[in-house]
Amino acid sequence: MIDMWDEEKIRAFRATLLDWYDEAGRADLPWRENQDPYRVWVSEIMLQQTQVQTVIPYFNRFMTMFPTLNDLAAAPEQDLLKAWEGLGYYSRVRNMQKAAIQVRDDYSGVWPDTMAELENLTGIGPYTAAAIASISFKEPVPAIDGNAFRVFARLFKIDADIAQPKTRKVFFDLGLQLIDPDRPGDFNQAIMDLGSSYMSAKNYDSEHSPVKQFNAAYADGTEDFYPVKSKAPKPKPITYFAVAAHSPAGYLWEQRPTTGLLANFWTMPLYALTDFVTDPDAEWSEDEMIAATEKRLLADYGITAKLVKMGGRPVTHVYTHQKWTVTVLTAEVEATTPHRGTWREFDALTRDPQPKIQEKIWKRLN
DNA sequence: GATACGTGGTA
DNA sequence: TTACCAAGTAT
Repeated sequence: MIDMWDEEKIRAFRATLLDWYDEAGRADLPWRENQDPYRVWVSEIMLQQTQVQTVIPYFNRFMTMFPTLNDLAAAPEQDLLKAWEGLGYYSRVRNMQKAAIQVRDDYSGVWPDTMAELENLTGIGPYTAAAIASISFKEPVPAIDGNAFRVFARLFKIDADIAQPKTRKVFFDLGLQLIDPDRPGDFNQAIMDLGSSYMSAKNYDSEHSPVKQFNAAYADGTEDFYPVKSKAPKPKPITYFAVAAHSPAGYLWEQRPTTGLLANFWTMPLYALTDFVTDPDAEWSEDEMIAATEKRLLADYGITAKLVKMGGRPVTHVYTHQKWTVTVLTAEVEATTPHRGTWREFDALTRDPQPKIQEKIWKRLN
């Protein structure tokens, strides 16, 4: 159970927090220039699972490329993916376009102004809905993100596992009581600024925190235990072969499927070991693997190639749930029209949205 | 409710 | 190198 504060303590906490925010909050962040819901929305989506420092240049570029909701709604998907390239979690930007179209068509271009309505837009969950509603429309609803989980967990010594979805309600209900009804947006942003500075996950400095006198975990030296969060499973190892097939017309180049990991991004042909091996206990030599890849390249693309393994270690890349180890195979081939994909010169293909793993493969080739 | 979904930074 | 963190959402 939470040892809830009385009204006097809650008022003192709000005043202390907001005084600090007014004095030391990061007012210089580009999305804090004003409270326009479009700007707030773009920034909040970009900031999901992504650090502020990473987001800043992407945000500025995005607002230049797509200055209004209508620009975003009408943009070609490839332009959106290119603008998002390197940020990760690419469904975020596809969902943004869906939401932009919803606002344009279902709401006549006028943003809904409540958390409940905002949650109905694609890609906007409880956190983002509360952030926009509080910042742009002054609705007193708490934005429960990783910072709020951590800050509240320490202040009140909350033992609930924040990895469990049902735990959100505990923190949301607490936040509803704490949030300043006069300055809900500033309150939420102050909690986030606090959570990324004095009350960060690592190297926190509770001793100098503006709210240290409210911090129950600091009081008894148990901050290390909060928040309680169960461990995520380890990424599953997957072995790939990448085929760098070069012809007089350029590289063999292909767009990934429209769903799943890196949907609609462009890469050279990639084969997972499991594409070849049905028997998990089978032991294949490298030469056999290369021969199998050549066979599949002919069947899938109609390309005849004598593949050569690149020297050096394989290229690796870690996703949230997968760890890829990619062996790069190269070949100089004829420019016969492929069954799938296309030939593309290097300068042209750099204009296509590419995932980080493909960039690593290019570096290995150069 | 567990899992999928990217990338960069830090210890 | 491994592990974990960083302003979550959809299915």
